[in-house]
Amino acid sequence: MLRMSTLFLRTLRDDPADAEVASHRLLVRAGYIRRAAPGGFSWLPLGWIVFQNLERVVREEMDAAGFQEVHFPALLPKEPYELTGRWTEYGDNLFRLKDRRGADFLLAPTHEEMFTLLVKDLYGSYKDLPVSLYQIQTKYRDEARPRAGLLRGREFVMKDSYSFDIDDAGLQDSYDAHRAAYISLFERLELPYVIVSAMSGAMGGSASEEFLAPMDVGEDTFVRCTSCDFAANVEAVATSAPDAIPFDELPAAVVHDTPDTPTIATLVDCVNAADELRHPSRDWTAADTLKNVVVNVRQPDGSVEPLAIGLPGDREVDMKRLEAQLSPGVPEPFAEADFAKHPTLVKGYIGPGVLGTDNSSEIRYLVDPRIVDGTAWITGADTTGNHVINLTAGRDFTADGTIEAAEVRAGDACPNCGADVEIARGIELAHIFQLGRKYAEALELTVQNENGRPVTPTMGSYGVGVSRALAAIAEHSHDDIGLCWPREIAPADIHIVMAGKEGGPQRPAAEQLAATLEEAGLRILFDDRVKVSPGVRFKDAELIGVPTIAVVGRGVADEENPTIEVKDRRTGDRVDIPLADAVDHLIALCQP
RNA sequence: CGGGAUGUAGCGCAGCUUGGUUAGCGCGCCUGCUUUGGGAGCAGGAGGCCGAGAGUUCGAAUCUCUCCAUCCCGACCA
Repeated sequence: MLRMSTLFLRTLRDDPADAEVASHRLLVRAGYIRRAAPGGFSWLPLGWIVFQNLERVVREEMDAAGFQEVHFPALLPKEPYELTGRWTEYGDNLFRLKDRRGADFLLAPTHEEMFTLLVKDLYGSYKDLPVSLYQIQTKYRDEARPRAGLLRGREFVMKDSYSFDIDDAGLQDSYDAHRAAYISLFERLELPYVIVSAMSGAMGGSASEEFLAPMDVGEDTFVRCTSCDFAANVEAVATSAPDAIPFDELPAAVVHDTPDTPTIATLVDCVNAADELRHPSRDWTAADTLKNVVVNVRQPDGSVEPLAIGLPGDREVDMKRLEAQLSPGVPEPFAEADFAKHPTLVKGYIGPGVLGTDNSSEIRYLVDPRIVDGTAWITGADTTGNHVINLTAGRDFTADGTIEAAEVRAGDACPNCGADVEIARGIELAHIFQLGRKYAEALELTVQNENGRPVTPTMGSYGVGVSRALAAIAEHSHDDIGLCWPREIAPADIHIVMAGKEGGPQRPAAEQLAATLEEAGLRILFDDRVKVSPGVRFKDAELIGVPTIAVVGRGVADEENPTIEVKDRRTGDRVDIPLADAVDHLIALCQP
């Protein structure tokens, strides 16, 4: 039994000034966590109970699915991460340190290498597979910008699983098993989620989905169809390309003077204002223009190459989408000095005429998938103050390929069914993907097949942010006055509030109720504090968020028909229950 | 890493423009009395290297510079 008279807890009346999102604000105010370091939090007794409850639920679901738990050091030597390339590829987000002899170590951001080496260490036969292992551990990432409390720390707890299979069919089965386990987990945690297609990012790999909790505080943007069940992270949305248009009827491309038109807006105004440039039947819009953006792409080995991207002028480059496409390369701005090195690029008037590896700029040129053969564009003529009209793809220019870098907008066509898509934000709860053989090959994990030949297993990777999920639950399940935990992870089943004069019948009644319920197996948080006004007890109970609040107060003073008040934290509904029935009533409430 | 804001007691804030006693207020904390169904009242207390460092000055929370941290907005991820 947790007695508030002795519980290590101090609730705060005011919101902490540095907390913006509800979960952070309330977890600090209610005495669950304290900030201890940039991006790091200490867990207080109430918080640690909730955390461990959550961890237990995760563990139960994993074990039920037949996955086995292991545990690794967080402090790891560099060598395995060098073999897979991640010592460098992971970049600044990796915490690196040296031991007293100067040897390089890291604090693990994830443990793919260690799982792979562990299987290599012990298993050698196809008969040993499949196997799925998991860990629940603290991970370290030197985030450029930790924020929103537990939602994005530099130190956080992750449950990650890895599957090892002999072939693609087995991998698919393992993937499906994890997907099912995660659905079961999030249902049990009463967390809303959407499963979206995703990019595998820095981990490498192919088939990939994310579980997002659809909430505005989330950092991920995803797209979903208003008609069918398509949903994807915005990074993974494939633009549906229109059919190619025959060239036969299309007018020839003509270069025109368009003075002082370095931007799309000025260009559109200019071509609509000049009679000889006007569209025969309507006004030109930004969507008729072809915008060419040049960036530098830096690879992990430090090499830098320029890349030109062509996209309809009414769309911006979405940096997240672009980065996902270029990974592990990262885009950097194309600076004035870079323009100086490429005199064929005329800032504000760059056109496909000079772009492409076969043209004068020798810069790789990738275009938006909408720019199919036969589409005609107003675009830069590569000399200051000039644009070309009706420059037609496939006839007048050819790109080196396509790239998904243009922003996705609400109302765009669903790649699946063509209906409008909508855009929403979500918290990334989990990410599952098929890693393939990248790690197994790099670390030389092989097993023998039926013929005694070595074969490389294929792997899957499945992560759940445990500390983040706790914050997401708080984010999903709270109101203006405090938290409302799902019973399974709540710090207690019943919060007993004693309200009445010391010396009255309330204390003995509350003490006995608490003891009886505890004996019956319920978890009790008992506000037995003296010299604390009733208002404070009620406010604290609502802030702390135990799902059921039992008030032992004036009702028990009625000698004829003593009652207690039972309040549902989430709905606010209160009912008076005869004291004699209270135990049975409360026990019944806590049955699943 | 760029842009903006903020660092004063456990928490929330004032003071800074215009430098000048012992740095204030509310909450919380300690002592006593009263109070006990919605963050109680009275009285008395404790608690501060004013984010750090350097400088200007007779004198700095206050002015200057540098750093650090926090939060928000943009580029990474569970």
